Amino acid sequence: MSHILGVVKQRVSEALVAAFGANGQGMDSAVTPATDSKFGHYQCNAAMGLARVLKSNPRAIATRIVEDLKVGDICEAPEIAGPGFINMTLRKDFLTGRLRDLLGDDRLGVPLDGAHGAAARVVVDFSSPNIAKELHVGHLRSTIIGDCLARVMEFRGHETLRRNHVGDWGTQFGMLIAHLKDRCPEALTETSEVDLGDIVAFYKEAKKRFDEDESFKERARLEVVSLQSGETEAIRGWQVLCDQSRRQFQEIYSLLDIEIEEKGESFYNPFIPDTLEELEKLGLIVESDGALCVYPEGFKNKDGDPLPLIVRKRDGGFNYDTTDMAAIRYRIREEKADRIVYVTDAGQAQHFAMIFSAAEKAGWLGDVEAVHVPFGMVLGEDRKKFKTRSGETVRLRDLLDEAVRRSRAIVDEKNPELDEVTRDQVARVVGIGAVKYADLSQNRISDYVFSFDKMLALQGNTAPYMIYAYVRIQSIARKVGIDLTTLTPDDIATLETPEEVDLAHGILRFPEVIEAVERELAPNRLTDYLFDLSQTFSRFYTENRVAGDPRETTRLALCALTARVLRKGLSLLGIQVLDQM
RNA sequence: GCGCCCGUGGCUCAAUUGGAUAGAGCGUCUGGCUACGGACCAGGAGGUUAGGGGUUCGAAUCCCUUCGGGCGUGCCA
Repeated sequence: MSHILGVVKQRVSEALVAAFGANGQGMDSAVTPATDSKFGHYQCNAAMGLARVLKSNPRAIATRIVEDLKVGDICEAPEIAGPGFINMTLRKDFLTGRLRDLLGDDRLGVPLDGAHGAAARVVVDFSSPNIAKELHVGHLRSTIIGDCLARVMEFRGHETLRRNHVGDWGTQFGMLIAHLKDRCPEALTETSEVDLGDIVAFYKEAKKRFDEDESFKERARLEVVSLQSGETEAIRGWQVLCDQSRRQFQEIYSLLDIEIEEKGESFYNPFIPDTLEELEKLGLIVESDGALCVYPEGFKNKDGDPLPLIVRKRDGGFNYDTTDMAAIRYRIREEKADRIVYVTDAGQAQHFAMIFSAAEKAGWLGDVEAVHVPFGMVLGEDRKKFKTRSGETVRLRDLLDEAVRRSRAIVDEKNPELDEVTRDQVARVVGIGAVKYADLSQNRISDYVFSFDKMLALQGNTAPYMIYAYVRIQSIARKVGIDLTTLTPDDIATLETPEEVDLAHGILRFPEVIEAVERELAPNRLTDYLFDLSQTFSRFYTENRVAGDPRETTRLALCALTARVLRKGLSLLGIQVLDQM
């Protein structure tokens, strides 16, 4: 069953054909949610656009559309307003019927997607930290946004490949392996696991020696050669370093409740020769200053000359242009992706535009949709790149711990009667949820100013506000002594109060919002909706007594559905809910 | 220099992609507790959407231009 917006659009489209024949065929129905609730629930803006084409008066056209508009079963009589807006208000009995359907629908009205075919396969490339370094604030947005988009895709029924394109290959491994051989030679023997401790400190030690000691530098260079030629000891050292890093990454991903599968840069190494050979055969490779280049059209460097993707460096080595070309080819050819989504910072927009253009030129892309999902930087409150007071990059671990610590302090103050274990649980869910929500609720593309105080604020458009709405619903259920999951369609009688009607429509908008999030790859569409729904619920809660009221059962059903939408919506953001806080 | 992105109340942000009188939150001011959890609700004040020009029934949104900021601009990712 399609969502309400879809039904209204369909009806308007039919009316356009009925009113204007062939002229109305394929015309945009121009139906949107009402810009203001005083205009009803949905509005059609088609008449104004048509007026130009048909050289007629927009209000007259609106009248003709309304004459052919068959919506009596879902709306009150449409009204024409202003220059030619057609406003529609949903009937209460229609809303009631839809709510009854939802009570028996565990997908809350959200259909499995048919747009990309029954079983579309989507690659979501996100997070992507570097081995032997650390997840820091620069990885926050990619990780959180990528996870959210992946969750939405999964919910819509796509087979989703969550890919961590970690930086696990490159010249920096020379110095790391050389340092490993000195500091921890036992790591290179086949036996037990070793613990290098803080891998980042290890990296810094190696870097220091590399910068200060010429002979070490030379050894590092030789280790790179060994590694690339597959020499056993070097490979072993590399694996040890990767394992250590992986373990530290996993701690953060667990804390964030994020699943992701690592397929790092090294994974694509075996596919590089074929990739280059194919590009060569296609005549796309040009040698320049000893490097092998592909020149997609339309990109210029600062001298106005064509800008290349360098797929093999002068020294024979490979870089991220190479890997990304091999990776996109692999994802299309081997993994049969229908859609590939790259969640990286906006600064890489040109790079991906070039990769996509080159892949198109090579004939790899075909019907596959490759899309870069850019996002802005995380800024400090001084509007400069977010750093610690001492100028260091902020570690994700520290940031998350701080969020949990602060929310713990708030729980201790607000709800000291909760036991220790519960308060820890609340602190974790609210703290992590607040960090995620603050990020996802921003328009992706703009830079965003990081502030603990604002994200953990207990009011406003924040995670705690929504979780609180959910908690209050659970509290009502406890008060009444009912399991909200046991309500059935028969438990909804009629909708009476304005707050009930608003809440009903809010609940029923969920599917159209999910569709928009998926289409626009814009998580903030979902956060805006959930905030709106929470506010609508709070108004309902204030004005409409549930427990003990004659309308208790219907209202409980509204509460149950609100809770389910909140829980599902928040879970798509990667945020958990609580029964008490 | 060139390319891309951005500029919206004091602050942080929306605006369903060209729709109606530009909406929220924070802060501020006023009101509401016989509490289904006040981490709440109702209301007020606060805007020339950086400036200017254009396109059209209609522009924060599209085009041109000026100013301001960020990022990118061949062997880092």
